[in-house]
Amino acid sequence: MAALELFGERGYEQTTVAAIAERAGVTERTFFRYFADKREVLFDSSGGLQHGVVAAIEAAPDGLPPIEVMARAFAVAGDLIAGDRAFAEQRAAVIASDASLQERELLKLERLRQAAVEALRDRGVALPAAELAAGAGVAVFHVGFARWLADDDLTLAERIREALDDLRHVVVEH
Amino acid sequence: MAALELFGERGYEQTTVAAIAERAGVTERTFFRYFADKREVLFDSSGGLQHGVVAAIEAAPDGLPPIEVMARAFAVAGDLIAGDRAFAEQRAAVIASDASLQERELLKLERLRQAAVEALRDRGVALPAAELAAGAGVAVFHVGFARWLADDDLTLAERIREALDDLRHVVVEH
DNA sequence: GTCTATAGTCCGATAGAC
DNA sequence: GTCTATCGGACTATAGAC
Repeated sequence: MAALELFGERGYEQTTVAAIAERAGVTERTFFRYFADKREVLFDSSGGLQHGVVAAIEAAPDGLPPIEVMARAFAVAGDLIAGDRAFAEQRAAVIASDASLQERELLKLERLRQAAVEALRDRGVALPAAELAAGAGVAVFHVGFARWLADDDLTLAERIREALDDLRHVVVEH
Repeated sequence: MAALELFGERGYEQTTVAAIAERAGVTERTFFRYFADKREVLFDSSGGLQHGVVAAIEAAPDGLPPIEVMARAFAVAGDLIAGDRAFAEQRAAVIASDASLQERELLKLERLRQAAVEALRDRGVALPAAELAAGAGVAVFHVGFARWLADDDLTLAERIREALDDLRHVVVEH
């Protein structure tokens, strides 16, 4: 993608929308037709990730504890991302360099959490449990994803499982 | 505060920085000296909340499990907010009305989480545990705060404790 | 305190697909 | 003809530079 190249060359802030549009061979106006704003080029505008997570929650077997449902959902979602590791690394580096991009990423995760709460409730999970399970699931995914990017000795799915085990140890009373 | 009044009257997006500055009796330029951007007027620019959380983590007795340290820290932080409930309600309503304000709030919580990780590590907590404990603590604070705003039968501290108990039930294996 | 660049919106015009 | 995608230009507000 033209935008990611330019962000790598000049940095995110120093790259104007006009420059991105020019490299992509369209006008500024057309850029804004495809992306609501400049930040959105780095995120999955189609909502494919969210859709995959919701579908996985719906498809999980009845009676599975909510936190296990979440673990499966994020393992599935991870496969959507893990396929293109080089892209994920470049993208993560750019996001780490700019606070407004971090804001957008956090908002996407929050929307993912909200969608997960809805999907769990549709399975009959009560509200407090659904909220906390979705919150824990997203946090575990976030931590697991960061670890996988930093060190790929394990797969993304394994990193997510590892983070969930860590959370269990931390939260359990001693 | 002038900004909160105007946001309530016209809505956040429809309120220009010029209008806020005018009502406050200063120039636009002065506004941007005090606040990095328009959104920042609704957040604690002085970092008092973060400072309080870090201080509470440092002050916790030795040997306390990390998640209990976090619970205490957020009970303390909550007291800083809970004092002015009417303000908290107005502020929450404005933030709920605008996506860019939600982004900023999530970033503040993420910075709080990062500061908590550092403070836990300074106490000698290992990295995976520190990250997950801080993450769980912030999530529990977020959920507890939302519940307290929606229904004040219980105090904020009680709501936070309640959310932590819910998290334990959700995460524990059945 | 002024001056300017950039993000993002609105309206209308144009060109190609079917 | 209609529908959709692109474009052009003017416009406002934020935010940073001088």
